[in-house]
Amino acid sequence: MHDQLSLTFSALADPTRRAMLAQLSKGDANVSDLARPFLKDMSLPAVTKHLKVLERAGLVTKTKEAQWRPCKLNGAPLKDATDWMEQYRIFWEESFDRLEEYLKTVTAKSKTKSHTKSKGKKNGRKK
Amino acid sequence: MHDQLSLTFSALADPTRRAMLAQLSKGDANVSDLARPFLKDMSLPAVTKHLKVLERAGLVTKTKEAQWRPCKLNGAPLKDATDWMEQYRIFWEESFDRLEEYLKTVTAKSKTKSHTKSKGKKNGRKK
DNA sequence: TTTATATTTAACTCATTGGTTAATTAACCG
DNA sequence: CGGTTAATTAACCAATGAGTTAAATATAAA
Repeated sequence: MHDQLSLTFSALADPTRRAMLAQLSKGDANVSDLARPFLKDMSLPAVTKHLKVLERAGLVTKTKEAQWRPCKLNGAPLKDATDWMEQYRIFWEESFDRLEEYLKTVTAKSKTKSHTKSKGKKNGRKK
Repeated sequence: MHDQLSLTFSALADPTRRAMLAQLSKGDANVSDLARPFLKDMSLPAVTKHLKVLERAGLVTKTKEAQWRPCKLNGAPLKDATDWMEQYRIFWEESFDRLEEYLKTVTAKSKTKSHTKSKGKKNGRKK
């Protein structure tokens, strides 16, 4: 998929790429600097490819400096990603379990909609 | 890759799956409820597969209720993902541009290390 | 016991990903 | 110019991802 959020998340879905971002967070670096920690595990072209994924996602910008290609971390896409995640914060916060139970009983009483779960006989809201 | 963070991010790197999470955030739902909005675009087995990706990432838990499979959103993995992103917050916050400029001039003056970029003739920290 | 509903599994296709090695481009340096 | 360093491109390959249709399984209901 081509939407920005998908590009961002899939760029982040690789430990090598996350490590590259971590390195860039400590300062700009050109490609071979950036590659150095990984050259035991993979070739330079592999690093170039990872870098290209990060660029496509807008997480890294590469400029020109003689034969070097200084890279810079760009955090903007991460903001959109965290913004998206924020809407789920309630689902991982401490109080959630109790809150959820509360909401479930409330909706069960007020409406007859019964949100799927109910233990016993009830269908899952068919048609 | 098999680490949890990669599993989480790659599960999120698809708009269909994000939409499913959005739906689940409004309440538990069984598979066909969850599939309904997507059946114009894809088959039911496709949905099952997406769901399995979300389960593998721990974002959804599926239980048994007669022939139905009620699904529930589990936010825990999202917490780890946002925690990871938090460390980059400074890279997308307003003040960053000025701060970065400041840091750059500081390091350029104190040390002779020259963080790669400098416009003119300078190599990118070689060896 | 048959039938209907809900969901999964199997088997297959096609595109993308992540890696490789070898060759190529680009810029500097003596 | 010729050599060296930095980085990319090309051509290839195996594994994975996202989808399909058809068949199988599980439970309820008539």
